Amino acid sequence: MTYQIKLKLYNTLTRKKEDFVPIDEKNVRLYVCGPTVYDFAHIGNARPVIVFDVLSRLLRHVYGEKQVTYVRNITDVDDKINARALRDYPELPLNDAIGKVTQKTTEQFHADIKALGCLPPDNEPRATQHIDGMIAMAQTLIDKGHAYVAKGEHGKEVLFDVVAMPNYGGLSNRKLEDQKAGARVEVTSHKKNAGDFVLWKQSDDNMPGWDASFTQNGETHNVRGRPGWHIECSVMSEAHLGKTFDIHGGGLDLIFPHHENEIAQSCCAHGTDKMANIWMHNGYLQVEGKKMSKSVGNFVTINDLLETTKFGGRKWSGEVLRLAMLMTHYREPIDFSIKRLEEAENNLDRLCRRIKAFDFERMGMPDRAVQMSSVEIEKADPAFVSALMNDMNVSEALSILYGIHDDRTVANCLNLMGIDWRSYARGKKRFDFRPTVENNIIDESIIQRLAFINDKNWAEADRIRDELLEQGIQLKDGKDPESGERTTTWEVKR
RNA sequence: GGCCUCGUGGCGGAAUGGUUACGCAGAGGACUGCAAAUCCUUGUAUCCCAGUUCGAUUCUGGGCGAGGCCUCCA
Repeated sequence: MTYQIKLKLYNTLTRKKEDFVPIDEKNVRLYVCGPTVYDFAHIGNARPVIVFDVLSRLLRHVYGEKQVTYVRNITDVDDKINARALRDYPELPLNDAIGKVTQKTTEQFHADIKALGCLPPDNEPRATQHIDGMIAMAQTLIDKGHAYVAKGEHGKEVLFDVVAMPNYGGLSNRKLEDQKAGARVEVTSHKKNAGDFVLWKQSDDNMPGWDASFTQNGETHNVRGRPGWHIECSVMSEAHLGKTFDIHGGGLDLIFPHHENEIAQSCCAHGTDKMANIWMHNGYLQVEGKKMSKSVGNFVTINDLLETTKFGGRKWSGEVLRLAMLMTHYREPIDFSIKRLEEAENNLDRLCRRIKAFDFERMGMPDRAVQMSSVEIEKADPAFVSALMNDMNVSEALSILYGIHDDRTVANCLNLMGIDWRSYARGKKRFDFRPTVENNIIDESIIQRLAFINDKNWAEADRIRDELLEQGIQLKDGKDPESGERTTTWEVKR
């Protein structure tokens, strides 16, 4: 049976599910807003990374491994980071100082999301590498009459003139008039309109900054400063993907103002009517029904889950966390909980048993596992794939997966979702084995127990089984289909 | 105040203008010396009120409720 499947994606711009038609099938281009690297990433940060990792895998599945360009930036220009850079490394050039400050956090982020099974993007630009481009774009916007230099409280600013863009607010459905009426929009006098936002802002003498100069009406303004929050993504996406690309992704909360302003900057600077054809936004992740925040005290980092026992009194594997995230459709909110992680773990165990991942590892026979993981993803079940093609309906895909018993197909479906079952099977043993329990000891125990069973000495046989169970080893009796003899296997049990 | 989401069984969670998937947990059964695993069977749900319709959980309107954005934020 052939499945004629088109990839459908929900587009925030139109608020509809649309057939995905790439601008260039030979180069499908995806941009996702990445993290600001000033602290450990929390599990909310993990969601878009996982969601768009699945999307990038799906795109590669459809268009080819090399026909997709996935860009996810690192925001390393941030007032908190800058201040620390200046404080801790005053003798270094600014970019180097920032690099020192952000290096550890960036490495941690990479380690975290790798554990979640996320592949590195094709490009991971840093804001500090594109300062010149930001200055140039701000100047272009001034030249085209979409931006102006003004003097604010903290020095000169280059501001985007929202009224000079007719469609401003198109993504978020916000009208400028509404914003004026809005209770919480602060009106500052130097702005032409309350909604005008900063492209570049001057730094005080004691603050870090990059040298820049802007020309407006023949007058030159030297403004040593730093870029505004939104222009980074406009510049970095253009540098790697061009003026118009296929998909721009990020969290729901970025719709306004971040993505709205990106569109304004890019379209006005480039004279285009679209920055990206499809805008995708993942839903929020909550803990205990509330938005995660440090003040509420429900703040959980990826590292907490993987390496500490802060959440649920135990460590969790990255694969379980990934599945726990993917259980819910990407646009729906998730209320993160221990129960959810346990459910994901149960299901992952079941699927791994189906692949016999645990047994292959135990028997020191990784060959078949290696062979299977290298099988390309086109071997995934067509119904499974078609569910994913429908705006990444992972829930439906999973329901199909649970009904599949062929080990290779299960393995390939997991591969397509980026769930590394081999790593999971290994990691589970790594975490759970007491150092005293070696494979040969288990094997000896099993032989002993079988001997007791043959003597119908149930008490001794059960004692051995219970002792192993206490150490996390669960024995399973089976019957050899041909000889009818009892065979005993084991796996790790928590 | 403006703008967005969302409300499905004990829990998680899809789909749909016409017997409400699937998973977890529960119950029963097969297998087993007993377990574990596996397999089979199984109960329970569409927030409320109108409207459109032969028929609404789905579409429309109005409530009620939850969350988010409008300020850095995934």
